[in-house]
Amino acid sequence: MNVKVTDSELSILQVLWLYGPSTVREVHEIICLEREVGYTTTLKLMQIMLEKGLVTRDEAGKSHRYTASVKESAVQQSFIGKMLDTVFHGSPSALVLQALGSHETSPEELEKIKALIEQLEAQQRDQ
Amino acid sequence: MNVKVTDSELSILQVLWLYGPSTVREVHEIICLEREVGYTTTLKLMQIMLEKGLVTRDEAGKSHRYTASVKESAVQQSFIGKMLDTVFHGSPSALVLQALGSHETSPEELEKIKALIEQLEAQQRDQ
DNA sequence: ATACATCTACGAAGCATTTCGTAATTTTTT
DNA sequence: AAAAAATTACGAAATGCTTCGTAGATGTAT
Repeated sequence: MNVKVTDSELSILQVLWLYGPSTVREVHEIICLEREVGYTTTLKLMQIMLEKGLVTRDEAGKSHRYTASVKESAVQQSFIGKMLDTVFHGSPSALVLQALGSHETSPEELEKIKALIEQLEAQQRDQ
Repeated sequence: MNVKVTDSELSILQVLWLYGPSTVREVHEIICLEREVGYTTTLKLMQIMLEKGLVTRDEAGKSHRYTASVKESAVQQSFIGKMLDTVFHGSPSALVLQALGSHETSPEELEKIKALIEQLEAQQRDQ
């Protein structure tokens, strides 16, 4: 249920989510744009992620091609769930208030959120 | 700016935020309600937190009395900021949509959030 | 004052994550 | 086919967090 992902595993998943199935080399190139790191480090991490079931790989062809086996939204939810438990006393609204109150949010984004709230309220009325 | 706090440091801060300035013994009692752990473990953690500046302590009297030196809201913000960077592509609305979409939120809480959004929109108009 | 309990300081072991070097294998180039 | 380049597997060191045992200091009770 709850997907556990370390920081560096997350940065690899980010690449896989964004670019789709990729080789170690490809993932490594992207990660190196932000942070100096050895090739075998990325390789080893991806091998560990394979053991843990966070990714799968296709071994046909010259180099292995890795695919994320967890959805980004599942990881997002898992992170939110943990934050709710550990720093927001289980209150989603407290989390939302902090998120909106302290980080710049564009008018368009505010509209999107308002729309979602209307929708949730409509759902609650229907039940 | 960005407060870094580990999991066990967080559980200690939780106690200090909730109960106010406390001794190691007091913090330890509370933590043990949830999780078996040695007294000196809690002690050591709080000493490390002192070095890091996460807490201060009053050394008068029989046992030291520790006080959180970071505000809960600062830690909350720091956590949200990290999540925004690492799993929500910097989009607060994406975070909010996930939080509201996947966790039960009462009508009252939805109202509070709506009120905040109105307020933010008013602010944006004024500028 | 002596014994007992409590508290602090601190070193070090245990654990998970991250890092990389080396060796073996496979692919590509000459 | 031999040399060079790229890839994989894997062991182990480095790091950071957590845990606890031991020793010494401080306070409390007999």
